[in-house]
Amino acid sequence: MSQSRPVYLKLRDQIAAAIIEGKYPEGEMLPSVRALAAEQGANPLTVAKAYQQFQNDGLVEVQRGVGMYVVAGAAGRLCSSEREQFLREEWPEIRNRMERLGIDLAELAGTLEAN
Amino acid sequence: MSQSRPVYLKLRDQIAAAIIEGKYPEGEMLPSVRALAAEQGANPLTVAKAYQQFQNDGLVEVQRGVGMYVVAGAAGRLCSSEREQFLREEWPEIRNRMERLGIDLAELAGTLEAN
DNA sequence: ATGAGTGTATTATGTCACTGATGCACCTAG
DNA sequence: CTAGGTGCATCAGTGACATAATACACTCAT
Repeated sequence: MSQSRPVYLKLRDQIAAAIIEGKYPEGEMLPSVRALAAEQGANPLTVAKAYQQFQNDGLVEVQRGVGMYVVAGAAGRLCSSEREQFLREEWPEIRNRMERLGIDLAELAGTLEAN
Repeated sequence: MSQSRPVYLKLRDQIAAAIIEGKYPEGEMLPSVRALAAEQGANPLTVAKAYQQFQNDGLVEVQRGVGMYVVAGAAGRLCSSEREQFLREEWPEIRNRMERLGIDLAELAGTLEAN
């Protein structure tokens, strides 16, 4: 009940953000499943499950016995696909909910600057 | 994978939207657990679990042997609480994600009209 | 009183996602 | 070849979720 969202999905989002922001540069090796697991206090298998999402999409390249590397263009492709998914699937629901709750876009505009 | 969100939470959201939109007017009786279960193809106990969220918050009044009634001011209170929750918990994450993906508020403004 | 309609409590069962521990296959450095 | 690092496959445990079958307490129209 405490953690509504699965850990491996949280890790996936976190890694995706890191790739897009260039924290894990293209061509570089990702942290090993054991290393990231120790850092995040999770199980290596849980980290591996998060990594698998990316190798299924061809965003990371696996070299068995060596490590997983970010392929060239991964950040761009990842950003594009997530952007499209957001606009197509998530935003409509958010928009409906805002409409129902009487929240205006202008009301949210100010928060964009308040970083 | 098909049902990422529990059924009783989906029902809860659906009922909350119906109350806010006035589909279930204040003072009126909610559909019985058996009736809504039959309509939604769910188990009566699952519907009861969804209803219980509302009686815990004092938004519906239970008359044993009769039914559950929407209390006066339920729509307003529900709208306020959900609005506050949205602004406090959900919007910051959405904002961060939009920033990372390079999505501008102006880009979304047009979709508000396209109902 | 009776019966049909409410919500609710109890117990049991099956499914599935999540997580974890262990061991294996692979590569590289020495 | 050996040692230590990879990723990965297998098996199992845990808990939430949904469903089910009853049974009960209550109210209201009849």
